Amino acid sequence: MHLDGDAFFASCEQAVHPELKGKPVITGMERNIVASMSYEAKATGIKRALPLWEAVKICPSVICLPSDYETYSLISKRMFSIMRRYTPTVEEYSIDEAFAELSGLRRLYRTGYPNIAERIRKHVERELDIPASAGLSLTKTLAKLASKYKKPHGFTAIPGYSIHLFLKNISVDKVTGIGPNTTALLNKKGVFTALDYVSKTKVWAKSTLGKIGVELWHELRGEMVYAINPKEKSTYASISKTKTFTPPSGDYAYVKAQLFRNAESGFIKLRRYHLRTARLIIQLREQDFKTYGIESDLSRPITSAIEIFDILERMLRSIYQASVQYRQTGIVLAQLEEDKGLQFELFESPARMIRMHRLAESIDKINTRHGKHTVHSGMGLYLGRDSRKNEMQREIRNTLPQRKNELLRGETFRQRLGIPVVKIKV
DNA sequence: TCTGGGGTCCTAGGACCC
DNA sequence: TCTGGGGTCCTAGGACCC
Repeated sequence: MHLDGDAFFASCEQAVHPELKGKPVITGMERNIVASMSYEAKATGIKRALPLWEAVKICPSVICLPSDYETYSLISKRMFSIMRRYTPTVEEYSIDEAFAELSGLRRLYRTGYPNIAERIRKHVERELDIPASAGLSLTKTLAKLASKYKKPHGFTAIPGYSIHLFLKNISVDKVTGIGPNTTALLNKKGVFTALDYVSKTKVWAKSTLGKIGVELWHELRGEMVYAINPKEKSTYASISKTKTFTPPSGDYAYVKAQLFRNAESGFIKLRRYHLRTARLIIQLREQDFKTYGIESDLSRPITSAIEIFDILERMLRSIYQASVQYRQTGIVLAQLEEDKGLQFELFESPARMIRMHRLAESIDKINTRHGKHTVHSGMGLYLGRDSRKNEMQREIRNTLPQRKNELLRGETFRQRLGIPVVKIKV
């Protein structure tokens, strides 16, 4: 079974604020782009990723809300826990989607699989007051297609004997795992519907789309390849933070400040998951969307941005070009591993390491209690010469009046930090 | 969908080893 | 020093997902 929250973010808002029910609601105000819209808003022609001002032009009475991820994930967790009351084998696929294994439950509930799935779906709707759609079939790929088939409040079952009838009306791009590029390739070869695809031979699927091609070929025919993975996701392979700034800037100090902010946010998340990183990748995006980066491996894994500000600066210098306008900076923390506390190395001062560690701990504590970025490094502040200067300096004054001068002494502080770079690749 | 942010997995080819 | 044969690990980049 696949369960999917309908217009999830907007529906959460309507559940938490019942006065919004029946009204056109969109979320995404903090980014000025429509992230999610209620069915009432969708009916007016508003689409995902539309700039907010256009949405308001289309529908002047639309209610715009900032995304409230904490509430959404709370409701998401409750959705998963309702499903777990029926079966322990529940996979949390994304914030608003989950798979559940129902095999073997007929005897327990004394009814057929479609009835069980409908019961779970309605239970979620009743208890959480959000609309949801469900799909039921022999494989994850088919169940996901099924839940998408009828929305909102939908339920679709695809029994084995009618798979081919269902696939006849499904174009290949609707299948999870087949994106725009693969769709174009398949279309060129005369494959337009999912039925066209499964009618090809397995050998054809393998030679045309490789491993995934064969897997999907089986899945679409009702032969299970992808098992439901009930393990909770608790770690990451990488953590990234990117931010686009408008207007684009060609001011080195400004771009640098943006990058350092990315770094600090990235490391905050890193510590929250008790991880450490041994590889940094920084990225720049030019005005024309050309994007590139540089990568460097660290001599030991780290957990704090203040340890690598000088490395970041060196990396940035090596790819930064004067007279280019940039629109985005980003950082990726990779080669993550579990943080097992302090590791002392030869040639490093243990006392300093302990101080750094405690500093990061204290900052995290303060930020948890008083809000994100209440305390952050002065390296993320812009001290350049254009119109943003005053704005940033005002920020310094307002946030930490007495500490201003100390904050600005980044240079000497930085020189004492830093760890050697093993290699740099361009 | 002219462009926001955060992720994962697969593959081809190079480097290196015995 | 060259050639044959077999294998692993790493990386860059593509493709996809929500």
